[in-house]
Amino acid sequence: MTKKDGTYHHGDLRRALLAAAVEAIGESGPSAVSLRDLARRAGVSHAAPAHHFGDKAGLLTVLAAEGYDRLADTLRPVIAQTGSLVETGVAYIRFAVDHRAHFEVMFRPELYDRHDPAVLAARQRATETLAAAVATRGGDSGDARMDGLAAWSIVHGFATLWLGGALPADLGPDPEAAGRPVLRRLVDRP
Amino acid sequence: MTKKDGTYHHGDLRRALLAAAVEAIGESGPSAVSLRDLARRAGVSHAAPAHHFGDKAGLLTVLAAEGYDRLADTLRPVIAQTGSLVETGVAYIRFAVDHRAHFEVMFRPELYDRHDPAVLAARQRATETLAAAVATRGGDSGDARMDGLAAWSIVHGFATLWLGGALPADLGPDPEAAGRPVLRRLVDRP
DNA sequence: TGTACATCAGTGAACGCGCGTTCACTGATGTAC
DNA sequence: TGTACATCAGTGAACGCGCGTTCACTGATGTAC
Repeated sequence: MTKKDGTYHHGDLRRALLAAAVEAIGESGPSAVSLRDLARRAGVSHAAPAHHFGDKAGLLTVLAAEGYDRLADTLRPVIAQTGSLVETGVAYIRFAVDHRAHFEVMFRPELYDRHDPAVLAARQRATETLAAAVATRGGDSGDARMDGLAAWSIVHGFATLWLGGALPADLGPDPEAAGRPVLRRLVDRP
Repeated sequence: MTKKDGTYHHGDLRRALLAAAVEAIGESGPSAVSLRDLARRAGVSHAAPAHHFGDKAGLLTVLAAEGYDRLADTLRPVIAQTGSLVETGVAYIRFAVDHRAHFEVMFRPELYDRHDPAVLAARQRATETLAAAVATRGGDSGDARMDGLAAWSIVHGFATLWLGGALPADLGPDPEAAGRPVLRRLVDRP
């Protein structure tokens, strides 16, 4: 994460700072990151981050947009290949665990600019992807909108509780395996 | 929230500081609270809070325990009076919205001492209450444990998304009314 | 009822720290000719 | 191929701020006799 020794220009400080942020957020959560710490992690002077992001909110805004984009990218092929709402939900849970830093930032909009165009566009993509997943579900249950909210809620709730360590320990270490039968309670009922 | 003028002893500074914390958390989230700010809000010298709570984690630990206790106290009568899992879930959502500060602290265990005896006891009470709510549900679905996790997930997810402002605006301002039909997707299916 | 003393709650000055922000600067890179 | 210049990325010293923590202190309260 430190820059190549001896060089003056970093090469890709912007990316390095984002990676440092992911690392730092993984250690102590999004509200604990400081630009000075990120500069330290990237091996760069403390004033450098302002160059790229202005302030902390600017950096987290980029992370949020990136997160929504990656979530959409993660879910799309699952829908295409499995056509299963349960498996899409499982992928959502996996995404939250694998990209914890992005996930935590995405759902703490008070930390970034929620009206940033890149964020809006990426969130829109993610929302449409979720809707597409709900649509794959056979059986007309009367109200696709409520179905969508229910699916999103159960999946998001499980992921959040899992990340917070609130769930019983005997569920084991694999969030996919633990989550799948839970999601089936909502989806696979006749 | 300030102490009675002229008096040296506050009267109930401990409670006043907790109330100030709830206020402060409501404004900027749990990780932004500082003991100095709470002292200011309570109209008391900045060194006073340490007297009662030691440090920030100590104060948030008290808030977390209080939160789990109040959650149990909120849900119990609903179960007793309605015997409905949906209504209990709706009460959970209402609790999250009405006691946002407590709720946010409860599910961010990295901010407090999750092994504190009072926290453990209160969380145990809340967990048992949730289990009791699931048990009220008629119809043997095969696995009460998975039913419980599914119910907790959907309710917690809805509450979390609502608090984060992630849900569509046209659901209206009332989380109970918005949440009820969503929860029914899980619970009231034949 | 009064006095002496212990305990407790809150004070306020002092300290060191990490932070964000500013600013004149310098090293590196790219482009025009 | 070489030179001049503009632009950009990152530096490092300086500043003021709010924070947590420490500590000798003082005002208030409760208890023993």
